[in-house]
Amino acid sequence: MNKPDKPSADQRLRYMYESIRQRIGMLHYPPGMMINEMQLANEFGVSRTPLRRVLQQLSYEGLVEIRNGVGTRVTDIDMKTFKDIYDLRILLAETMGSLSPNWVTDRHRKKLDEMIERARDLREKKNIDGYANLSNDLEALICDLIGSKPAREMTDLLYYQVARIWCSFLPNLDWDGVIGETLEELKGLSDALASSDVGTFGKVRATYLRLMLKKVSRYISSD
Amino acid sequence: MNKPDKPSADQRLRYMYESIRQRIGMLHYPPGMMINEMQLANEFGVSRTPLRRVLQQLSYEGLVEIRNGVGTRVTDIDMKTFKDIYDLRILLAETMGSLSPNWVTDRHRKKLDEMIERARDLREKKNIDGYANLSNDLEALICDLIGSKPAREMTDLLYYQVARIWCSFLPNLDWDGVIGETLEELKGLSDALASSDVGTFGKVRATYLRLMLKKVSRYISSD
DNA sequence: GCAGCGCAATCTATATACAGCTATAATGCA
DNA sequence: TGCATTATAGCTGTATATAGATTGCGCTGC
Repeated sequence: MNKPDKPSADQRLRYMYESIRQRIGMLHYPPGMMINEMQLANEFGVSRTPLRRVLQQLSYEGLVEIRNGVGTRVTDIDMKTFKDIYDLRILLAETMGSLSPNWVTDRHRKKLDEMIERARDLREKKNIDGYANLSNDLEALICDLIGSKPAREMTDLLYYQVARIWCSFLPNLDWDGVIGETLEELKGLSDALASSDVGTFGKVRATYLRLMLKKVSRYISSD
Repeated sequence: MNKPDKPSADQRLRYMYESIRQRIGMLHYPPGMMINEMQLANEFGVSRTPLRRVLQQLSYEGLVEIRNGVGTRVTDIDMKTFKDIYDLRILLAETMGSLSPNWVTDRHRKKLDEMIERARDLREKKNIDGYANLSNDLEALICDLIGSKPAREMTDLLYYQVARIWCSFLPNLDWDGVIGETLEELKGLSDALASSDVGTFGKVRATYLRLMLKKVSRYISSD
């Protein structure tokens, strides 16, 4: 039959988790915002119990902070942690080739080519959410090339911890410059995939992670 | 006054978390063992709700697996993941010096010297639990030298994911050889601390992580 | 005016009853 | 006897009421 069954508990939890994580990543829930458990639970049509389970995971991942008697708020990131996370991401990217990489498939290459198209469209028209979505999809592609499960999970975690901070700087940066470099990165990554070279892929990625960190650092050093 | 107040919710959760994690790490809860929520909750004198919160965190960390309608069981680790985790640990150890290290204090040096004494005692008398405790304490010391919060958390996480597997091999390995190499490692680490050189400290650590992986690999390759 | 205390509002933490899922054993039919 | 189906026991998932923590406001007394 395969009728549209009610989703399983795991699926429901996963849906709530990804929804909230995306809202935080896209700054729809900006740092400092208080999250009301009852209200969110009602929105998802569940009780507080499963919603709290999701919030606890997000808390463990550092995206929200739960304080007894006070509330749950979206976290901010201090600049030292921001840089520390970037350093780790760069390290993980540089070693992608040696930490049991996955096989490159045509699906990867096709997805990446689609992203290049999307980046070209973004060059014409500034669109922060569009950039954030592109960024998310690229990260998913990268994780798909990491064969080491712990390295993959770590890479994903670190990305979502800083994605929103990066997004918050985006409006202040030179849009054409950012998109231009993103396009260059995507092309470089595409070339690496063409020769199925995950090692080079990671090194290209690392280069642009450094570049983006440097770009943001200018705005931070004045803190 | 500072009377012995009832511990806070966070403290109670932390206590349960660390208790269970230690039991898993020391193989008192071996891989495959089923954990009964109600029974454990009773043991800690709480209801299922806070206990489940702890189990969910352990599940997120990969130490237990929760399956709806079935139960919660201590996970096992396949050999690929085991090696992947070791590769990451080695990578993190090697870069300890460059990822914002903490300052070395006399407290660190003193603790390490105490560990050398404990290792000497273990050489006389084989004691798996004693070795596991020493190993845990060394890992805590190492984490204390990591200034990068994300790197520290990751290092800790990876350690506890493989500690029990390592412990399960310990009875099959040559005790004198293992203790001898552990002593050498501790002395090497102590020398690095003497000159406050976290970079060398990490490189020594990486060397012995490789050695231990190699030692265990012999038993695994036959799988 | 102000300092300190206490109350109330609001949030998270916990206990508990119940619903839903899964694996297994029992049962009935071919 | 063998297989499919169904009952059932035992587990996790969810809803909800209550307890506990924290903050801020307002009252009171000096």
